[in-house]
Amino acid sequence: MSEVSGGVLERTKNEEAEFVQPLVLGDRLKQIRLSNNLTLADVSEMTGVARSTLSKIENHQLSPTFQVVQKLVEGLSIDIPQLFRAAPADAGGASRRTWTKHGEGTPHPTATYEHELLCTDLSQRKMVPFKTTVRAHSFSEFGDWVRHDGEEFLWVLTGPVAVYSEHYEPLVLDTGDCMYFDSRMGHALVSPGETDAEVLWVVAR
Amino acid sequence: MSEVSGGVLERTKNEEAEFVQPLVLGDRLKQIRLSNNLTLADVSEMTGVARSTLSKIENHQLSPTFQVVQKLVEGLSIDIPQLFRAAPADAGGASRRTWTKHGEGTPHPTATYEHELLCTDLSQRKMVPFKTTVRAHSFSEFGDWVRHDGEEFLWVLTGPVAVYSEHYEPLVLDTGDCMYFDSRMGHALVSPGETDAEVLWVVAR
DNA sequence: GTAAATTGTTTCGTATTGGAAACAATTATT
DNA sequence: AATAATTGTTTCCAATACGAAACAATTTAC
Repeated sequence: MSEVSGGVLERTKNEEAEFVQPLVLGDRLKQIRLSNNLTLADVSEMTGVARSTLSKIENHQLSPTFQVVQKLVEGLSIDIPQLFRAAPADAGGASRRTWTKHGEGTPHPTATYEHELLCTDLSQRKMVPFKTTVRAHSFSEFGDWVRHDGEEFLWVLTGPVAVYSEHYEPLVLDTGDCMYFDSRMGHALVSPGETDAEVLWVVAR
Repeated sequence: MSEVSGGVLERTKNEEAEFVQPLVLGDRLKQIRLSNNLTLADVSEMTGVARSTLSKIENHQLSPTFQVVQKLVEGLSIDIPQLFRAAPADAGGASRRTWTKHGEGTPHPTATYEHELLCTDLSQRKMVPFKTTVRAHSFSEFGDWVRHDGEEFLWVLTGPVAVYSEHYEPLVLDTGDCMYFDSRMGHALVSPGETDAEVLWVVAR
């Protein structure tokens, strides 16, 4: 093995081609079909896959070609994860939801930003969303790069916003623009305009 | 056609087997393989798929069986969406940052939503952001709950939006409100007002 | 520089898929 | 009830996927 550079893939070995879910696909297809009151003929017409083939798939009598899977996904206008994840059952009591009304987040001011933390009353989240008012009006107001693990997505609610980041030229985003970047790369926001800028910010760990 | 109950699937017709992305899969596989410094032999060992087959897939000389796709997904320990996401092109730069200007995302229509995928030219993201126009104007337009792994955050750009979710009462959010919830819990958005609603949506796996 | 090893590609034979059509099993229609 | 339509299943065969092995094209070893 040519040195797997500590990347994404070093985990598995797959001792012996044990299938992930040999059945799920057919079951899922049937489930989707029935829950929409479709016949095999309907699905056949929508997807261009023969009735017979569909039948065999649903009954686990064959492993469809990727082409066929594509036709199904396209023709039924469903997305791939939806087709593969077993979607039955009750989600096992994983019912978690919360919301924050406009302006009612938790204030969290820093030297250069005015954060409003959102949806904080749900713990153990994969993402941390907040709305931020950018007070800084020049890059020199920053001491050093902000840098941490994770990834960030931001959407400009009120622009313009200048994005400074390591290894890159500054970039100016305006209202409705958005950006995604690796948080380990040093970054900072500046409001080049007259007024303070506002961005919606989501950080994933 | 046995009355498609105005459900999820009435959109497409797929006149003639026009492929969705005949290339993407092979390209994506190669990309993943190379970015991890793996040889075809490595991947073959990890997945149990023959070198020759892998070569053909990468060169678009065949459409692999679903079984093979499963072996790839399992053996390389990547997830399905990741495998199907379009190759990252040039990105907004060399490595880990990209942006999307207002309205220039990738359209992805479904029966009830009009998604605009954002920042797609960065692969292997922890989050998938998109802007969505909610077309559905009644809950009955949905065939079944949307349900998948992960968590979601959404911010209402243009309200009102009614959020339906399993185990809960419907909740109406207005412009500037936001919400966070577990994606395994069935969910659906409806635009109760006259016009279509718009939300900014971020999904984390 | 030559040999050996490693890499990706290409044959080629076998096994499997996938569609047309025949079949069986229900459901509608008269 | 008999007939026709509609549904899902099964045959059959052409088309195609898949793997073993041969083949090139590099790279590494000596």
